[in-house]
Amino acid sequence: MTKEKILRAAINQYSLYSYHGATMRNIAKEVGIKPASIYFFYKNKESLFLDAFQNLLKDHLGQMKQILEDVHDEPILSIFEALLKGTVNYHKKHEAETNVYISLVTSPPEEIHQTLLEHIQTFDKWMNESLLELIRRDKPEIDEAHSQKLIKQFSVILDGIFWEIKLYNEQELKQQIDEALYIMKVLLGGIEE
Amino acid sequence: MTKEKILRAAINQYSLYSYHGATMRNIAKEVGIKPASIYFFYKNKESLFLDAFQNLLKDHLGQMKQILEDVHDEPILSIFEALLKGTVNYHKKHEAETNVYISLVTSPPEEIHQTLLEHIQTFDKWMNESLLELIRRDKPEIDEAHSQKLIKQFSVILDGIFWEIKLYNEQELKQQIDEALYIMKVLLGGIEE
Amino acid sequence: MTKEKILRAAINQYSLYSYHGATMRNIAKEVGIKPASIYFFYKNKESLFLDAFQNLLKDHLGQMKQILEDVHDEPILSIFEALLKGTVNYHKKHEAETNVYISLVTSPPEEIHQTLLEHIQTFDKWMNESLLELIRRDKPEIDEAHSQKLIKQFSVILDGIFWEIKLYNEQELKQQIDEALYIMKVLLGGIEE
Amino acid sequence: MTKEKILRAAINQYSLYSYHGATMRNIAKEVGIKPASIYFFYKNKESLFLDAFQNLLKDHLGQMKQILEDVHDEPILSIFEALLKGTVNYHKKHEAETNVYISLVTSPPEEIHQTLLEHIQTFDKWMNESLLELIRRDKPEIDEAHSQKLIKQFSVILDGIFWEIKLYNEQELKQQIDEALYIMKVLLGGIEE
DNA sequence: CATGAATGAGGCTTCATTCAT
DNA sequence: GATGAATGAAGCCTCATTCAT
Repeated sequence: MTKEKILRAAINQYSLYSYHGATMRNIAKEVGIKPASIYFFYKNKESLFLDAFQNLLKDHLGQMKQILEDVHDEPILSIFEALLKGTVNYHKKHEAETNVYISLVTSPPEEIHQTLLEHIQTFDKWMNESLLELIRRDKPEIDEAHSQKLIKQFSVILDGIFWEIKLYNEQELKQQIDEALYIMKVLLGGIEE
Repeated sequence: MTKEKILRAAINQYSLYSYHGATMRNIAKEVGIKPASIYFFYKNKESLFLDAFQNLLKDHLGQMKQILEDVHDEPILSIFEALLKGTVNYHKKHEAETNVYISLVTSPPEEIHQTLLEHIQTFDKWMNESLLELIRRDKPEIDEAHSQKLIKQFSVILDGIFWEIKLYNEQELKQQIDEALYIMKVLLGGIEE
Repeated sequence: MTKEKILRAAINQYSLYSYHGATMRNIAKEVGIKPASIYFFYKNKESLFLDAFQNLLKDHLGQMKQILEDVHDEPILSIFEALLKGTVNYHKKHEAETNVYISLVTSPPEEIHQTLLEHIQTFDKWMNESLLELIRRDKPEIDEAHSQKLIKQFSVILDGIFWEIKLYNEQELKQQIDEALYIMKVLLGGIEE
Repeated sequence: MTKEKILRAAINQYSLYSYHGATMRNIAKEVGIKPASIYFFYKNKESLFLDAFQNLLKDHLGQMKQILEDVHDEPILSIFEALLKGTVNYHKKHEAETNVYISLVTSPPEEIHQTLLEHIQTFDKWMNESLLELIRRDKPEIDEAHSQKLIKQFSVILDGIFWEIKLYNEQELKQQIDEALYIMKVLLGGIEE
């Protein structure tokens, strides 16, 4: 559908050139229509990008939830692994979206600022609650305070891997993920130092 | 000096609005001059930003080296701590520069791509070599393979903290740094699990 | 009927924003249809407005004739009064049409120029002949030359009142009409100075 | 000066095609510059026309005052004559301005509405006070109530002649002015009916 | 050093219009 | 009768840039 194609092209152009560099002309060209046609679907550039951003954030949250759901019944270490690898997979497959997300976090346009904050909060809360429960289920011997610490540690590592997607090539990244998993194993007490 | 003010304004505008959104007019306004005056110092917009980017990367490398130099003689854990906290300090103090750096990494303009890759390589190589030597000096019992692993693990954590600068407020960030340091302590074998 | 609604909306939009500001979109919105639907009734914007203008002029002439017919048998002063008040009434009730008429007179679009000139001539001729006869019938003692003068004088006054519709509020306008009638009375010799 | 030329061209284009039909392109073409250059002098189309309208109203008031000043010492009938003929002269010489003025009165753009009302009030008040004094000076036997009536009557006639500038050709207009003056003479009691 | 004045190119957007449904 | 979807042309405006002063 044209409207969705426009949305995708908008995200792609934004990821390459940011808001002011993502021109209606180039978006239209990418879709294969004329610039004027965009205005049949979107009131203006701003509303197009607002819609694009909201879609983006919604998709991202959905994907992460999907990943967790898929490994819901496995041991906690597998869950950490799935989250790490799932995150990498998702962002590798959605480079444009990822770049847009990063750009939104670093220099949020005024209009999306609030939505973005809410998204981050929702995401954090969801991940925290999910992991808390999963740790408790898999390792009942770990008390909540300790669980909270573990989750924070995992988030540092997940964020590290996330950022390194942009820094390393595939092979290097794999090694980094291995190290990340190793760290989690250690932190879970599975490895004698 | 006017030329430096222009450079700073360029970085600031770029950090807020990216290349196409950073207009000569707004840069001039921020400096307190007229757009035409910028052309006395720079041939055109592109050369202005090339200069700005190169400055930026040079400064960043210099800062990191400085941090390491300041704690050069301390034990390795203190060095990890200094690098983590130094990184956070630097980026908190240079928000605009950090945003530009992130933007360059995610969507590098064609003209800066090569320079950026070289910078990242230089930076990685320098950090790798430095840490390798410092670990050997402080913990001679750790063999090089293990050291390499440790450095990779630290880089995941450093990158995680780096990205979390953008995600968390000051207090939350402090906790994350504490967890990061805790992890490094564990990895260095200093803590019985 | 839709076609008439379109005509009315066209006149209204034209009265507010003139030809270039009267957009097919706004006309359609005022009617409650989509712009494309207008083209079922009218070939294009120009033909729509040509029709609208012609309707407008025809209506105006018809109204004036009606006014005169209604007081046809009364004395000449009553006829002057009826014309003055009828003109004011008509234009107060048809503000949009009046504004369009004024705009056509001051800056006639090329396509309507001829039609407009003919209308004005027809109107003038009709009024002149009508008044000439009515004066002769009511005041046979006035010779034709004098009648012609009286008619010219009345036309100055009628035009003055017409323009003042746009300048004064209702109360002020009433006073002006009274003065206008007073003048006509004097000119008809009915008042000793 | 370029800025003044722009103002004149703006008035001219507005008089021909109204606000939406007066394009920056055509204004620029009339001045002999490129559209972009207008923006060096005016922030946007709206501010250009605001300035143009304000100039227009100021000039008109100034001209009328000048006319009165020039015949200040003559008898009242000569003053009426000067005002009538001066008004006609001015508007014949400034057709564009006159058309704009008429258009502003009939369909005032929101932004100028207030300014316009103030102008009309100022003009009315000035003319009323001026004529009141001049009548008293020239015809001390006329009491103020009568003077007020006379002024109202004159204003009907002046407005009539003003509107007829747009309706009649030069020769016809001259006759209408003669009739107007005749009426004023009668009203001043100078002619036995 | 600095800027007033100017402009070609291109940005976003609206316009009148078409045409298949 | 009506409209969803599309578009070429044109509208307003900003951009980077130039150049004389």
